[in-house]
Amino acid sequence: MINIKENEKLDMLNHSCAHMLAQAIKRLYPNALFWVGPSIKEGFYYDIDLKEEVLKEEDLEKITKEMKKIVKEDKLIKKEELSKEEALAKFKDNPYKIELIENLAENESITAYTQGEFTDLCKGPHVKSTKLLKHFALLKVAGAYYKGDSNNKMLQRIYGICFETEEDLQKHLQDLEEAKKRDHKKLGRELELFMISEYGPGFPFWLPNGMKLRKLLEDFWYEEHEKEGYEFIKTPIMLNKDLWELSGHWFNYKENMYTSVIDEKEFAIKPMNCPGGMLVYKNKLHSYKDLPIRSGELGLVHRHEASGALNGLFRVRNFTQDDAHIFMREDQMEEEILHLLDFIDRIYHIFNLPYTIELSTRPEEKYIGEIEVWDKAESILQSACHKAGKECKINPGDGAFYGPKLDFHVTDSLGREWQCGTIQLDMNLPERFDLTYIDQNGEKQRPIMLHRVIFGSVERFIGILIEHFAGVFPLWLAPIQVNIIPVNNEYHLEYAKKIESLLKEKNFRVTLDDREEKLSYKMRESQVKKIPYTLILGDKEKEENLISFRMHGHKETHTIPCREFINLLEEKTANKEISL
RNA sequence: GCCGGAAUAGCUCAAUUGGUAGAGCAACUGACUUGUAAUCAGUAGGUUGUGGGUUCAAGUCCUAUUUCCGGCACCA
Repeated sequence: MINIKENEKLDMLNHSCAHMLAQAIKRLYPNALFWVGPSIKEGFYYDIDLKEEVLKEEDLEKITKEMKKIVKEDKLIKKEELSKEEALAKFKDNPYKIELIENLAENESITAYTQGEFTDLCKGPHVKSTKLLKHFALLKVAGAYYKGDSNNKMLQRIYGICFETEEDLQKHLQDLEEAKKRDHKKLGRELELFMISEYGPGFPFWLPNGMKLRKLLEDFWYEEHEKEGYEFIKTPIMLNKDLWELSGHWFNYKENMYTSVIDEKEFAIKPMNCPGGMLVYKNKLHSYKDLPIRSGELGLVHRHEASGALNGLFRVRNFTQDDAHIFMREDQMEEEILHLLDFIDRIYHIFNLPYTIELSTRPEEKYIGEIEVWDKAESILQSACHKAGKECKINPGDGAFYGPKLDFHVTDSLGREWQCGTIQLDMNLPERFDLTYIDQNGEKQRPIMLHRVIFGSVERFIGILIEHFAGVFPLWLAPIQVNIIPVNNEYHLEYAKKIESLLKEKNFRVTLDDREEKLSYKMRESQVKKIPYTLILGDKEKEENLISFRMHGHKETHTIPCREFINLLEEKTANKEISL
């Protein structure tokens, strides 16, 4: 997908198209009041107050028609500078624009753009004429809070996109279609990976195939962390409320926590793993020589997410964080973060997921600890990034309440971005839990602590992988790696079984399709199930101890000695190769 | 949570203005014995998400509710 923010021309095109949308709306709905209509990363939108009217998806058609008319009318788009008084007079009928004007800084110039009968308050720039806005599409209608604040009323928002050429537009629409085909909710059902019952909204069930995939991913996670010097723990899902008060979660996160009463004492189900991790750290005395301690936990957390936020595996109410808490001395901080940046880089590379990093700083209101401590933590994260040669965008005020963080946004094969990893420096919790280690002088010192995840949530990461790979997983992750089809059960089943057990001995995940069906019927099913390798075994193969295989999505068949095939699989698996 | 839409067989979808709920695939049974994406025939499968209501009659209209989808807000 094309990121229009990187392209000023497209940015302008989309911004102008937003105006043209407003013009069409004004013609069709004379009472409409307009708020703002910017170009965004992917297209544009306009927020509109339609009073009594309610826009529906099917109305987009007639609005599109009207817009096409405006394109044909070839309206010149003219800029005009206004004084504040002139502007207030011009937009006197629209309280939204009045508010915008009132809020402009004294020295800021006020400009309006006019195309035919329609004038909009706008900084610009815009294209010269509406005839340049030919290749657009309106995509969806939605609700959006006025000023993005959920305390305000909702306006109606129309999303659209505009391109320079018809080819670009069609390409974009095709990309959207492709994304639909890859939808992990659809593939999750078709490939029998997971399900969500209406008895448990936001609480996914893992089906046998999904469970295989999940276990492979988790085993991989343990192995890689083992290599990086991590130790592993598992902390309880439910803990006494007193702990959550101590950690600060009760004050800061209560609305999202599930609670229960046990023996008349209040308990809460963990929404995060850290307090449990703190208790494990405190379970014994630590020497400065022991640090850093890297303590990993695939921890199941529960959060009461708003019902409207739920979305397949992308947003659920219970999920497994691939969490780790790292406890270290102050002098180890930078090295440890550099080490982590390197580790994360290696992991994403295996999934062929490029990424960008953002530094989120102290929130305006909800935070614990001292400002100076925050500032210091933020600068360490930033400098580590620079030393690692990574760019790092600042995201002001978006930190967790307990510390600043580096967020990792991966880009999938369709160019969509997902926030996965995060490194959160926490100079607050160690204080609250009074964590210590003994330094070389025998004195107690406060360790520095860091939370981090790489997948983010195992559930969501799997959702991303499903869409990223379009359900065709790399060999090492595929729930079923090889499907064997004997040409004729009567003559070839025995040989097929022999190959099956040979592969199983090597720990490959194999199925043998011995149903009494046509080869082409079974081949189709093997392809539909997106199994990486389908073997066809008949006379030719049996006589010379060969196997013939076809890779998912490929038409041709390769015939090679059995030994060679096993070597091929072993190599691809060991290297975690993505291509089949 | 908010705005809008949707919910019919395991899946994908039909069902004129309210008038006997159907099809394909999947499942099951049988025949066919097959060399690379669907062999043929038959059988079974439903209180149309749930609860109320209007009506002689409701999948269809009204109402409440649940869940899902597209967004917003929130967020891993």
